[in-house]
Amino acid sequence: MKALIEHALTNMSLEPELISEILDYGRLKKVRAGQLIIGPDSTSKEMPLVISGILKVMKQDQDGNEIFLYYLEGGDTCAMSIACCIEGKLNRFKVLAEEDSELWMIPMAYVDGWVQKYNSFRKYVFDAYQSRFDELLETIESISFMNMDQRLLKFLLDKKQVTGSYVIQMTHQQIARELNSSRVVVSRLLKQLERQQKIQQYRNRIEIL
DNA sequence: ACATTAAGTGATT
DNA sequence: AATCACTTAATGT
Repeated sequence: MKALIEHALTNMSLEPELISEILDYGRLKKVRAGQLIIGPDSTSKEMPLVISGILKVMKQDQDGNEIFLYYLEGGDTCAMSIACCIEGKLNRFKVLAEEDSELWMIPMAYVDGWVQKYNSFRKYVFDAYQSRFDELLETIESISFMNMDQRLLKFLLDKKQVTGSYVIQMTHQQIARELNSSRVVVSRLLKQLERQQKIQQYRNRIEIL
């Protein structure tokens, strides 16, 4: 198992010395699809590093509405958790396992030191911030400037991209919830997409063509 | 066969 | 684009 993680870390071009520290002080956490990793009142003092699988990061408001922010894939880390823990602030985000995933949990206590000690780690953290920021911009853009039909198509394509599968196992209701829309609207738009030969619909299942 | 849940549709705002 | 009210289709027991 450790060998597998070591391999993953090497691919991230981190110093060998740092890699052995990460391996020594971290711990493996396996989560199943749908499992909550970081909740609204999470006090976890660990920084998650995604080895395999996909995590979904969301922001939720007072009424329990959720806004999708971005996905985390293998090699990614939750930039927010670093900021929150270093500043000792509470995490107001929600992280959910989109698929069965393996995480390498690193105690926050080490992170601060590593940022100073290792160039590669500092770069890794900054890069993580940069790409999260870019992805955030993209979702903000889609929410504010795109029509529902465009957003829906983007949602489907993103899903395909991130899962590597043309098959999406979701009900219209679930999709509507994710897009903060209603089931009826999603059904109608999906029907359009089907007529345009862009997708094929089945019960609880959509295939992208 | 019946109940339940998912998806389709027209009308209205 | 959202909501309502209703229909139709698929699926589980």
